[in-house]
Formats: sequence, C-alpha cells, structure tokens
Amino acid sequence: MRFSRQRDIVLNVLQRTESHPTAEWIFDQVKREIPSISLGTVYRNLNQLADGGIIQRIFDNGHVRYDGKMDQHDHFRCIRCQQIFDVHLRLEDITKNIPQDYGFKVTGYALEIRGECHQCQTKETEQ
Amino acid sequence: MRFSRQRDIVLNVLQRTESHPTAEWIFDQVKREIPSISLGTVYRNLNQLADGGIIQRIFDNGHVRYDGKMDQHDHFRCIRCQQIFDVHLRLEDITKNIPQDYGFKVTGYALEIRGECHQCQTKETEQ
DNA sequence: ATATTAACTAGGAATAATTCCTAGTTAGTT
DNA sequence: AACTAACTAGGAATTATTCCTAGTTAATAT
Repeated sequence: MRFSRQRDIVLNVLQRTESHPTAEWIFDQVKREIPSISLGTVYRNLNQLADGGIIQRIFDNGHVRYDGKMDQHDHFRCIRCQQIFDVHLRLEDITKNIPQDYGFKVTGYALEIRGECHQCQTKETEQ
Repeated sequence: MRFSRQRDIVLNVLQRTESHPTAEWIFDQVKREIPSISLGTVYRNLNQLADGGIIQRIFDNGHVRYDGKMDQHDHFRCIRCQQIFDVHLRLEDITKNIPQDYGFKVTGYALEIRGECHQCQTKETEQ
C-alpha cells in the first residue's frame, strides 16, 4: 500500500472522531481539506485500510460504518437515538455490569462469532 | 396486518429453511408458488414480518438476511465458506465451549448490545 | 536530480439492493 | 353484497457501492 495524501486524510478524519461514521460523512469531512476528492477514492481507501487491518468496518442495520479504533472493544447501540457507543468489556460482564458502568439500559444484544466451520477446517483448499 | 397469500408463502418459505436467506433467494422460492409475485412485495412483507416480531433480520457484512427462527440464538459465520450456522449458547460459553460443542475454530466475534443510552432514558419525548 | 512505473486519483458510468409510486385487487367487516 | 383499508404487480426511483478510463504521483532505481 502506497502513501497518498488522500488515504492519509481519510485515515486521520476517521481516527479523530469518536463517532462511527459512514463513507459519505467521511467524504464530506475530507472534502474540506481536498475539495476535489471523489467519493470512489474514499470508498477505495476505506476498503484498503479495512482489508489491511488498519481500521475496521462495523455493520449498522445493513449499512456499513467505519471505526478507526483497533483495540478490542464492543459497541452499544441506543435503540432510541441510534447512536453507537464504544464499550470495553469482558464477555462475562455483558448481562451484569453494563447498566451500572455505562448508564445503559440493556434490552438485547446480537453476537456474531467468526471462525472456521468443521468442514472448512478439514479441507486444505483455499477457496 | 392482514392475511394475504403472498405474506403467508413468504413466511412459510423462510420458516422451512435452515439457511439465512436473502430477499432475492426468498423471492425465487416464492415464485415457484406464485409466479407473478413481485420483488417489492417480498421486501414489503419481509419488513412487515420483521417489524411485527415474527421473523428477524440478520446483518451479514452489510447485507440483510432473514431468519425465521425467533428463539434466542446466536450465529456463527465461517470465515472461509461464509456459511452462517445457528448456535445456542449462554454468553459465558463463548470463549470456552464452542470449539468442542460445534467443532468450530473460533477466531473472533462481534457483539452488538442494544438498549437505551443514559440521555434517552432521561428524556420523555419519543423521537 | 531524473526517469520509470505500479499504484494511485477524479469523474462519472454502471451495478446492486431496496424503496417508492400508481392503478387495480382483495380480505375482513358491516 | 357492499365497503374500504390494506394489500398487490410492475416498474421507476433512490441509495450505496463498485467499476472504468485516462491522467497523475509516490517510491525506486539510475
């Protein structure tokens, strides 16, 4: 991955926000510094940065958002204002300590576990 | 919500599969019974059923899939074949028992907790 | 410093997923 | 049987994202 001013600013915009913005929001911010930047460039760079493990994608009700923080953390979504907050917790804490620690009222959660299924572990072929 | 043949067949198709299909896949299945059905009808019904708590939406890397099972369960995605499997577990089991119980090799997970943030709990106004 | 070139960019067209619109139909009620 | 709100098919519109092309530039070698 080569250095480019566009990628540098995309990354900096993302790392400087506490929010979990969409590509469109990042595009608007980056335009303040590089008015000629194109939306395709923002998407390309976000994908490259995410594929390179420098930022992460988060999935918000079928829409993609981005997160510049790479430490292990989870997200809390408010079902009323739809804001996404960062939370740092161990799994054991999920049902117990969140309300006290963060002031959140927890009504549910969605967990997706990732890894390799049995079938794929026993196959050598990379798809 | 009124009964319609279209909604009934959409629901039955979804409840009969073990997979977590997209709207398009459901559309193709329903067409076998109602060849004239339109994709918009499938989307409308899936949304109504999900909003009514009869089915659930699941979010697959920024794409929407549907799940006809409403019991509390989680999902396991194979990072190689991309299949999504149902898993029934308590949160405490996540890091411990999955590999043994299901034969999965766990490499990560994404957890989204839902509820009301402090700000929204103290506001009376419904947005 | 300059030349080289693979990786990049802007701009816009193309694609994919989903929602919206309209005129006609139908399930449930009276 | 008549009524009507909720539904439908079909297709246009919208939204999010990717793709394409000709020109530009960061990193490397000379």
